[in-house]
Amino acid sequence: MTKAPVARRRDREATRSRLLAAAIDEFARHGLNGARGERIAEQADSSERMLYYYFGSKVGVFRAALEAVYADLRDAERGLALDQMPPMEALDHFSRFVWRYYAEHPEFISLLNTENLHRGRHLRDSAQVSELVSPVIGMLADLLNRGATAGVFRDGLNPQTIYLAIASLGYFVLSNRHTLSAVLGHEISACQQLEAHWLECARIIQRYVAP
Amino acid sequence: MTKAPVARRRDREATRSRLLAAAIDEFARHGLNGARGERIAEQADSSERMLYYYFGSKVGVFRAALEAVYADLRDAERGLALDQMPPMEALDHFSRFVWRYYAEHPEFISLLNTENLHRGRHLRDSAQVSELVSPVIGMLADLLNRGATAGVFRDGLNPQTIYLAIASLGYFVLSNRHTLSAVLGHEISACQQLEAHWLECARIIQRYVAP
Amino acid sequence: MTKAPVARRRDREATRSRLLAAAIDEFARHGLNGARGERIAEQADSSERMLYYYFGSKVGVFRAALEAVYADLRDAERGLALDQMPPMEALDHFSRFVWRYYAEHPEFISLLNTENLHRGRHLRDSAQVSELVSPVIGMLADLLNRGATAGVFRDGLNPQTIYLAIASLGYFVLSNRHTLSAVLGHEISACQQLEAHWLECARIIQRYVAP
Amino acid sequence: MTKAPVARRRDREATRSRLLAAAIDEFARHGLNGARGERIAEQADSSERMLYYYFGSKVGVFRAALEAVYADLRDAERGLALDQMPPMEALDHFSRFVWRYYAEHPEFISLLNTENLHRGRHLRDSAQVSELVSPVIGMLADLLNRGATAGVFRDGLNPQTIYLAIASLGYFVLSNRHTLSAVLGHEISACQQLEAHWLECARIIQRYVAP
DNA sequence: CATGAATGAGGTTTCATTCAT
DNA sequence: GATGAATGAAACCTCATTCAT
Repeated sequence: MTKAPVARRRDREATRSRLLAAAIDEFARHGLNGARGERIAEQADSSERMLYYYFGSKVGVFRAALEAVYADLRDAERGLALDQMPPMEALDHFSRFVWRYYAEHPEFISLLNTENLHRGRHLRDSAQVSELVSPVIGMLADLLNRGATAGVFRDGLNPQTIYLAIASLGYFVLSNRHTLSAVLGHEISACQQLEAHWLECARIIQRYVAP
Repeated sequence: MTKAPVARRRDREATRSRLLAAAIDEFARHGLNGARGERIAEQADSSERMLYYYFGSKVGVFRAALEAVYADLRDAERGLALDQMPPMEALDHFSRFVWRYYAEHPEFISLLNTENLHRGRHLRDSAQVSELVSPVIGMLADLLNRGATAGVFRDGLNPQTIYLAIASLGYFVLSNRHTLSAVLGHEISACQQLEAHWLECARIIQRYVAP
Repeated sequence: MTKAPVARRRDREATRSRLLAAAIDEFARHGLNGARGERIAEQADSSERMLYYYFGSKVGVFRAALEAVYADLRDAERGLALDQMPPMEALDHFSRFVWRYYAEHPEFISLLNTENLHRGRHLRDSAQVSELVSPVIGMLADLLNRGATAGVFRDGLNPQTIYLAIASLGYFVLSNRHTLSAVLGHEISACQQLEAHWLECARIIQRYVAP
Repeated sequence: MTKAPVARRRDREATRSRLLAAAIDEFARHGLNGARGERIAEQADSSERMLYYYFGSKVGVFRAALEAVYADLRDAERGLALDQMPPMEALDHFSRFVWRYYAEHPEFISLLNTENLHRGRHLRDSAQVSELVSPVIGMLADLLNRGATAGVFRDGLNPQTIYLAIASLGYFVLSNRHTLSAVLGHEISACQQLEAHWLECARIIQRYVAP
């Protein structure tokens, strides 16, 4: 009358990942303190008890959620193939990738903000921080070298600065979409407006790297 | 051994403003859900009861705190006198003002993030949103015109884009200081590093507006 | 600059009676525990402080309200002139008076119910209970004698029984109007229905007293 | 010196019903606003927390208590077997049943009064109102027909009127026992007095239905 | 392994009242 | 005498978690 071990195993993983997905959503919507185990359990069609069973504590769930969204970003970044394109085009492509990723993953932005509210303590406790270090700084460094050699970029550009600039320009308007729309009186995060904004942001980057 | 709020004079404004200052600090440290009325009362050397007497509810305190930090920014912005300086210098001055304001007012960044987590609902319920609209977009528009006329800026620049770019570049590294330091392995928000970063950000803006 | 004593005196009485009227309404709507001093003060266009000033405590206000509604009933009862009418007509008139009084003074019913919930303790503490003793039992006794002598009523009727029966028949449907309408599926307390009900109740009384 | 709810077995129904019984008692004694969760928990030898676990909120507990007392009445009414007795005897039996039920269930009267103070809102929110509709009106209708056919009752009597009259006569003196004893100067709700009163009330009904 | 029942501790909020001019 | 400011105590309710089978 007991289920076959294999099916159980699958169920186990399936339940865990449904809980994790629900947790990411819940933490993104309500922050760490506002999140409710009850809602996570319900959305995952499981029970609160299981949440503790798999993750130990609320903070444990949050840590897992945070690691998961970082891992997803890293995986997406790994898919970039900047070295196949002309330098300026590659830089544009990279910027677009970052911005679109933020736009399509509001849960990433929200979890990061929440983690910063908590002074990064969960990230610190997390597995290997080294695992989080993204490959993109290296990729950008290569790209900048290639562009400089080709004469389309200035010399002496710092890949970290470029990365921070690109991230900043994409992050700010999405992270602060609600207060900005109250203060500016219109939605900068609306699809059309966003596209126009990105176009101009791309220009900011281009002019910065141009010789 | 004596209780703290003993001989408090019946000074409505003083009590209220001590509570408000303590609330801003508490919400900035812990977010809306993580904030504790008890801690606010204690820090303000008053009682939790007074918090409700003046602000009605926890959300009421948060709304007041949010309005206060916006009002402070607006007041500081009013003190800017960009029209007295050469255009490019004025633009630099403006950028520096914004960035330094963010650096010196981490509570502003935190409250804004918290308000965005809550989808801007408290700002919406707040008195006049129009009161929040800052004068800086107008000031920047004037400055861009002046600079274009003088030939130091390009024509057709959008003041909102410039404002968003400046704000973005300053906000991101401070708001995400803890996750960035975990991921990058060093503190970009440290004083020296920040100065270097701002120098480069100023360059990004300069190159963007240059003809 | 001070007001004339006479005007003050008037104000004083006016404020007190506005507070009392508001209190009767509030206690009738919400009971003793549900009533709020704040709402009483607001409805009386005065302050909560004045409520304590005039009545000492919440229970003091309730006692005053209870005394007031009893006094109003007694005054109304005093206006009855049953001895001017033929006995059966007078009995009908009396029943109608009681029923209409209940219908027109829902606050009386509600305050009585509240006082009974509290086991009559406020009435006990109240001034002279003797002042509450209504003249109607005596009036009814006279009427029953007159009717018996005239041969239109039976001998040996107890005035208290008659009074309780009349009061019961009028009180129940009004006091329980909300639960009755939920259980019976229609509003017995609606004007038309009430009139029909009273007609039948009058008949109950008539048949009871008939020889 | 040991805490009370120590070795309680995990018996869902037992705990729930102890809480419900305690709640009925507490609400009957103090009304909705005057009732204290702490006292309910203590009387049920459980914890306040469990009250919320099973009923969600104070209003939820009240609703459950109200439903329970109605269900008890309905169950008792179902036990009546009026069709086995001669009509007039059956009517007397029914009246006595109602009056005795009220006398033996003061909590029923008190909860009903409380619910009426709150305008019947909890009954409205309650499960099926239809479930509350008692079978007695139908039983009375049958009885009246039987009596009319047998010639011991008048024709054209309305069962609802009879029901309301019986209920009124029983309810009033019990619901208002405390104010009545203050006003009349003696306890009508004392056992002997009550018996005498009921005897006379039975006569009122008999004379009303007699041909 | 899995799960429904249970709960201590503490959070937000309200109440009736008093203080101090 | 009249009033705005203040408040201790306790109410209702929630949170994250553990118990016990």
